[in-house]
Amino acid sequence: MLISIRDVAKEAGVSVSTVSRALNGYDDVNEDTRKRIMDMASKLGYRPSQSARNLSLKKKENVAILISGLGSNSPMDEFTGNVLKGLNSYIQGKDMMIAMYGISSEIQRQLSLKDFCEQYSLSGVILTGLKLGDKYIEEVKNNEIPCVGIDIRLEGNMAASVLTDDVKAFKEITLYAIEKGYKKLVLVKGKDEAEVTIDRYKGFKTAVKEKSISKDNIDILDCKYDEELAYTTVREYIGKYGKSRGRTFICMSDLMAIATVRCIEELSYRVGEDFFVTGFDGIQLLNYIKPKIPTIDQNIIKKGYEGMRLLMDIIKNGKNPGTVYIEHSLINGE
Amino acid sequence: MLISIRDVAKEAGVSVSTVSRALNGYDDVNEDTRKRIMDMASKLGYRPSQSARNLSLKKKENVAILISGLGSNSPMDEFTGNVLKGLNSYIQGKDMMIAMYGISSEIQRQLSLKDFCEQYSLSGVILTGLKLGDKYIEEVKNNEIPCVGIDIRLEGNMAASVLTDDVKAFKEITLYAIEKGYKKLVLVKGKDEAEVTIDRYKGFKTAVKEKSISKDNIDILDCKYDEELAYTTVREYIGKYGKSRGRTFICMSDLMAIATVRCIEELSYRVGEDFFVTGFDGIQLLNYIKPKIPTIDQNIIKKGYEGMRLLMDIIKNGKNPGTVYIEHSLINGE
DNA sequence: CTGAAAGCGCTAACAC
DNA sequence: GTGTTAGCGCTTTCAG
Repeated sequence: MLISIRDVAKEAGVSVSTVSRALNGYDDVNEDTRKRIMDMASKLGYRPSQSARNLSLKKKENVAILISGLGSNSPMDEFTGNVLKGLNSYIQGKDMMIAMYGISSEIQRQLSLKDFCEQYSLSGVILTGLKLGDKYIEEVKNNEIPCVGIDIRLEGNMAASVLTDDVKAFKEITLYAIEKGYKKLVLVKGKDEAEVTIDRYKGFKTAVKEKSISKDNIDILDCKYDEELAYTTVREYIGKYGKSRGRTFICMSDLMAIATVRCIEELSYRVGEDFFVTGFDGIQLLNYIKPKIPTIDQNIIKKGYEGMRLLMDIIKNGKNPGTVYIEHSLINGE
Repeated sequence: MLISIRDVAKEAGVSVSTVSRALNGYDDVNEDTRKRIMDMASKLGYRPSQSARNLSLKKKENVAILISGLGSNSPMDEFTGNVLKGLNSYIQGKDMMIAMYGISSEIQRQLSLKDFCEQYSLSGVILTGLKLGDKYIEEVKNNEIPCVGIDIRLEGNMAASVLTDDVKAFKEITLYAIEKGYKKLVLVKGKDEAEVTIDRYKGFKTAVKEKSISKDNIDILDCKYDEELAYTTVREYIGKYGKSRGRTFICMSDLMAIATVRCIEELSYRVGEDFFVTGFDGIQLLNYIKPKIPTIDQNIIKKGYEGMRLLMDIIKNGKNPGTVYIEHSLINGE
């Protein structure tokens, strides 16, 4: 049988409200009484009912991560997995729970973010995997629901964002590529619908400007973060120009970089000698690719951790930290 | 403002209890009345409060996945990520939530599984990442909490398991290796504490027996599923014997297989010519390793999906399917 | 077929 | 400091 607050009250010889106050750390409770209640509670193995608590408070301390793009049958990407890990490392030992929901664009249309939170008794959410144009991004602006976007910029009174400073990071890797690689560059670009693409492109432009690389020495291949597309596009490019044009491939994602490496090798060139390749993200897979190519590690677990921290900050203290950048790091190649 | 059942009742001109019955699909409600209520509910955008529902029912339909081994700071493994995906694909559009908790061995000692479920209002859990000897495995036996273990065999009235038939699968890959590879075998083994190891070893033995491979033609390297250990061990082995002994490496995990491939190449031998290597798991990474080595795909997303389905079956219908094997598939190499 | 009313476990006024 | 009491939104007897 479930031990209720009433049982504790009876056994401790006090009223339910006293128990409630004692257990919730109010200071208008006699210390002896509190101790007696605490002891009795743990002796009886009392566990407060979250449901009753939520119902009574109407303010729920449950938080959730809403993940967009989980629907497909493809394996879970490392990014989401690591965000989850990060969230989890925050709540570790904190007597909190974190729920997980997949939100398709479909769901976003059917159920407003506010309704979603009400329905599931959520006091705040972490949003990830959202794409520019997704409905919830707009809704966040006018809602008073504590939200934290991971890798997506959110606006609103109660909305914060955890991002990589993509402009800075991409500038860094671009500079690195220019220094270590060849002067004729190829930017292997992601799709413009993604917010990060815009920033990474900005970083790229700043770097080439700083290094005075002229437009003639830059080719841009739009590969939309699609590995296969990157493969075919780069293959065609190298097939056409060989080493006569761009020889430094600066890729907006590690996966596209890996595809690029594959092309190079299949065409019997050598990475590091004939061509230079950089990635971006810092995925695990890169450790298994030879040669090791330079990349930017986004520190995703940290992103998850910080996201959770910010969210709790907003929920509890009502303060909104706005945008927080998580430090990235440049991983050297060989 | 939150729309409650009371609002719907008032607007529809009926009582709360009628609304409740109508919405919950009881058949003692006049069809016209039901329709009116349904319409009004959706017009008002009524969303039942889970908390109130749980409180009233005392039976909570919340389920959670309890993940062991999430604590470390290492990136989330593909396995867990894909299980999550599978779970999610089941609840997609089903108006359910799934909570996620990390459970260290520490937590398992402090808080019994039963208390855990009560505390978080869980009516059932998916358990994954557990190791032989973990406390919750024992507890499941004597509890009446609906549980489903993914890749861990659970016993108990309300406990089911979703597994790969490791005996069969490992027999399959072993036979394949014997046929395509060389007759002298090396088993790159995982740690015995893992349940799967025992089964995989059984499968191995059945296969070698069937093919009448004698003990002298088999070497066993205990590498505990540790990639580094596999690397050093195999390297030493090949360094010592070259091609004079085992030339077919049958690995209990893809990661160990990849380490093996690395050794072979670094010692200037060729996989597929000098040595033959097989893996087990079907991880993504394998797609990026050349040459493509044969492996067993465990279909982890399906495992997650089925796990969730079983759990709901146990919770709702009280029937326990026991152990369910998810079909695996042999992935050919090149 | 429908409504009234009790109660799930908890919190928060408001008394004392 | 502590107790009394009125809900939170919902389900479920029990009457009618």
